[in-house]
Amino acid sequence: MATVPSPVTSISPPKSKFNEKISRFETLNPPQNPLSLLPKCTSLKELKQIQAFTIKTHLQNDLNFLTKFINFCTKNPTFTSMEYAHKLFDNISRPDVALFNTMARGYSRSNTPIQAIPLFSQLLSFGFLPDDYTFPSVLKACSSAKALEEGKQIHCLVIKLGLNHNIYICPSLISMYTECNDVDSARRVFDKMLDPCVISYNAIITGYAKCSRPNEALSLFRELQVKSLKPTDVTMLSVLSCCALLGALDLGKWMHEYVKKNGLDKYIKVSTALIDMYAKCGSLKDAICVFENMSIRDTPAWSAMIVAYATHGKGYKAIETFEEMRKAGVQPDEITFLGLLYACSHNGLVDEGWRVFSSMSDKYSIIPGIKHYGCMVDLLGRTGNLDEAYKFIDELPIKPTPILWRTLLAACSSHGDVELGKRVIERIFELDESHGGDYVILSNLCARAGRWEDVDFLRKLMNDRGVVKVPGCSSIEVDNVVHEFFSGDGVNTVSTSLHKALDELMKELKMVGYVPDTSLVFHAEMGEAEKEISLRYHSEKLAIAYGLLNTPPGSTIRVVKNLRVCGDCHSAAKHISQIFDRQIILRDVQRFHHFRNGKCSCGDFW
DNA sequence: GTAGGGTTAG
Repeated sequence: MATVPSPVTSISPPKSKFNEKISRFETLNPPQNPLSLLPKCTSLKELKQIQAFTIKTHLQNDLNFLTKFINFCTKNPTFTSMEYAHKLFDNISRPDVALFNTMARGYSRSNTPIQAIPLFSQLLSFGFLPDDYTFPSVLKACSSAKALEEGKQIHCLVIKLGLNHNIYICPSLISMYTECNDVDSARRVFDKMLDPCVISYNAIITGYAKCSRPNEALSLFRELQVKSLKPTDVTMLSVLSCCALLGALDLGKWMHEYVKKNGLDKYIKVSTALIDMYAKCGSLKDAICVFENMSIRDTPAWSAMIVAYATHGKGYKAIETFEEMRKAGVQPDEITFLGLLYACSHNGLVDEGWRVFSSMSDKYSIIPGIKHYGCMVDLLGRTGNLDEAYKFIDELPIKPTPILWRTLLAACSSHGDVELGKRVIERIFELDESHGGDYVILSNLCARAGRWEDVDFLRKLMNDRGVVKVPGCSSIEVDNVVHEFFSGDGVNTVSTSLHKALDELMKELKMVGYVPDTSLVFHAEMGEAEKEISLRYHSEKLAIAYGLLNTPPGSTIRVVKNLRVCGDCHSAAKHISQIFDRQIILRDVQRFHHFRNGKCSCGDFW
């Protein structure tokens, strides 16, 4: 005999747990606020159920409720969207400023920040006055969208409304200008502040750090301390990145002590910035020490360590660290893979590089970006697979940047392939003719091959097109002061004691077998002596000589250069490390060279 | 219900 199903199971449709929660809520607390359900909500379906429920509670026209509801939507991009929030917003007949502010903040944090601008216009057209909640959001939106013009107009309105001293709006203004690459306007806003708080200091210091003006950032950091304002974790992130930019290890160590003393090392980001600082200042040992002392390591922390190993030429350690990261259950991201590919390219690990490259999309669902392609080009180029690299760029699924071709051009130069170099520079010129370095690299390549007619042609082309070379600049930190030297300083001017010392130094180097590589000098018509002088006052040599003269015997000389190290300076540095028994650590724009006992860690492969 | 944010090819 068939059993009769119980009425409960046969009549009610199957209910999800969430549905049950709502029903229970409904029966127990009929007229109460459904907002308390929001924290438990984890899908769009559930969100819609709560929305339906609001109608029963007669909250559908309650602005306060709707604002909180929309705010929740804008904060949970995993299962809801700004589009959804905007639909809800459009159905509200009489919004108020707070609701507009909530929408603007949502957009400013979304991947379509520019949408905050029409919303802002709408707010004005409704006759509302924006307040100190509105401006930070719309300014943040301008920052993310790099919308300088809109940002300036908003700044005007801030002034008109007399809000230009507001403590919430000022940092946003500063940050808007710096994010739009106008740090000088940001500084003007900062200077007009009557009593800038630490957040405003952070905004301007970060701005200077981002546009590579570390000295200005550091001098503001000192000012902040003089005023007895307390630096925060964010302050330290920026000043540590300034130490990294300058390669100023002693200053960086001081900052590390400061961080520890003020308990700021509890922030993972600060520790990650310390790893990066130590690595970029040439002390891999200290970077490892910070990493090993971290109790929690997130993806950026692991990535920073992998990048640190990679830039110091420890490719296998970088790969090993990645394995450890996987074992620790931390997910890699696109930066982790950049570090790994960088490690492979700088160690000539072609097979491993391809393996890493395919695994990123196959195993980890990370789509390679232009920088990953760049690493692959570098890997193929460095290892002499020049034609394969050319084909690789030509067949990319995305439009190559001039930088990609430039990478290959550098490889053509180190492998002495003039013909391919010429084809590559044509591809660069299709995209960009203004980059002085391209002319210089090809010209040097031609000069080494004795192709003087090509050298002349390139120089004329540069002149005709008004292209200028970026001057080489090297710096060295002595007693907490960073000294900068430019290539050619002293060639035509009155020479200083430093230049005289350098003249003597070169004589000594020649005695132990150093031969100036005058084939690297650009101008065919120069005499040998002239070429030698032009080489002698390269910025690297000036900085190293300064270090020799002004630091204790036996101590390490650390120099930072803005371009790639020149071949002649590389050779001179090897000899200097031997004669004077000094370790020289030279950071160029790409990597570290550790010179010791007449040898370099890069194995002359860079 | 407010602002500032580290790691990224060449």
